[in-house]
Amino acid sequence: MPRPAKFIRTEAIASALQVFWQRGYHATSLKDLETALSMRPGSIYAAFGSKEGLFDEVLSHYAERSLTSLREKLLNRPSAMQGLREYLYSLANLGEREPAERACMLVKTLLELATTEPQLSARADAYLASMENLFCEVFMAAMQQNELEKGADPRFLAQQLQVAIFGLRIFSQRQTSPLRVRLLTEQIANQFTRVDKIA
Amino acid sequence: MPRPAKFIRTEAIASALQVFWQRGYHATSLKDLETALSMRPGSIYAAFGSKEGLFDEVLSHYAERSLTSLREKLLNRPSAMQGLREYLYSLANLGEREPAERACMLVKTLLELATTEPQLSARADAYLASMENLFCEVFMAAMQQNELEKGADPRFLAQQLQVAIFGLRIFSQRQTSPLRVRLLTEQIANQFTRVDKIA
DNA sequence: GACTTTATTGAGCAATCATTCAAGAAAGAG
DNA sequence: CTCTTTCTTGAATGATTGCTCAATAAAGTC
Repeated sequence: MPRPAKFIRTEAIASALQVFWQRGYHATSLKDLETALSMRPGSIYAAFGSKEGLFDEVLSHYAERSLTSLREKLLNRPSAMQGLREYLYSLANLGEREPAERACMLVKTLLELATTEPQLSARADAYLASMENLFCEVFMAAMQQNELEKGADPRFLAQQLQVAIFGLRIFSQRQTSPLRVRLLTEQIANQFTRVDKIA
Repeated sequence: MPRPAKFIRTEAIASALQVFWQRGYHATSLKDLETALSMRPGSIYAAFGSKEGLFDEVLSHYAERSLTSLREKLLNRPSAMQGLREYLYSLANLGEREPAERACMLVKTLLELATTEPQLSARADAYLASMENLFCEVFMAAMQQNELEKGADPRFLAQQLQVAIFGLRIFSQRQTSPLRVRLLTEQIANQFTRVDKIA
C-alpha cells in the first residue's frame, strides 16, 4: 500500500488542541489550523472531514487524556482520600499556567457552544458527567476504607467537588496572583479531605 | 433639533445582551444583531461605532446592573450574613433558567475572549474584581456585626465565595436536574453563613 | 410652507469564512 | 523501471463576515 500520510495524527490533534483551547471554536479559522498543523486545507479535510470533525476528535482526545490521568491519580489507591488530596494539590500551580489553558477545555466548550453547536456542547457535558462519576467512585472507595463517615453522600460530594474545581479553574483565569490561587486550592483540598470527615 | 432616534438605546442594548449572552461574541454576526435590534447596519454603526463597541456597552450594562442588584441585596443590611444568605438562595433556581444564561456573562466573556479580544476580557475581569470587593465588604460588615469571628479573613472568604458561585453557575449549565443545583446552592449558602462562623 | 439637521436605509464593499477538487507528488508492489 | 494507490497541494468556490456611504426620510425651527 503506497504513500503513507506524512503527518502524524496524534501530533496534529495535539496542535489543534492548543489552538482550539486558546482561541475557542468559533474564533479558530481554518487558516489558524493550517498554520498550527502545517497542513494544507485539502489534507485537513481528507483527514478529519470538517472543522467540526476535527474539533470533535480534539475534544475526545482531551477528555480521554484527562480521564486517564484522573483515574491514575484517584483509583486503586491504598488511600482514596490521599489520592484526592494529591490530585487537588496538583492544581495549586494553576495560576502559573498558560492563561488560556487554565480553565478546563470541556467547560469552555460547554459554555461557548451551548447555543450554536449543541451537539458538541452535549459531548463536553457527557465527559464532565464521566468525571463526576469518577469522583463519586473515589468517595465510595473512601467510605469503604473508613476514611469517610458511613452516612456521607458520595454523589453529592462528587458534585460539590466538581463545583469547587470548576470555580477554582475559572478563578485562576482572572488576573490575580498565583499565590491566591494556591491558597484557594489548599483550602479546597482541606475541605474535601479533612480529618474530621474520617469516620 | 430635528429627528430624534427612533430606537431606544436601553432597549437595543437589552436585546443585544440577550444575543451576545446566548451565542457569545464571535458567533454573533451583525445579521443576528440586525434582527434582534430591528435596526439596519447603518443605524447600528451610527449608534455604537462597531460590533466591539456595542459589545463593550452591553458588557458595561450587564455588569452595572449586576453590581447594582448585588449592592441592594448585600449592603446596608441589618444583618450582612442574612443578606448574603438571601442572595445565595436567589441562585437556587439557576437550573430552571434559560440554559445559555445560567453562567455569568462576565465569566463567559473572560473565557471566550481571553486570547482573541484581551481588552474585552480584561474589562470583564475588572468587573469581577469589583464583585469580589463587594463580597469582601459584606464579610467585613459581618465581622463588625459580630456575625463572623474577629480573626476571619474577609478577602479570602470573598474569593472563596466567588469560586463557589463561579462553580455553581457553571455546574448549572450542565444538563442535570434543577434539584441537584438547588441542593448544591443550599450547601454553599450554609457553608458561608453557618452559625458556627459567628463569634 | 421652506429649511436645517439628524436618523434610517440597504445596496454594495473588500476581506475572510469553510470547503472542494483537479492536478501533481510520493511511495510501496510488481 | 512501471503501475497503482494514496496523499498533498493550492487555486478557486460561493457564502458570509464586519462595515461604509450616498440617498432618502423624518422631525423640529422659523
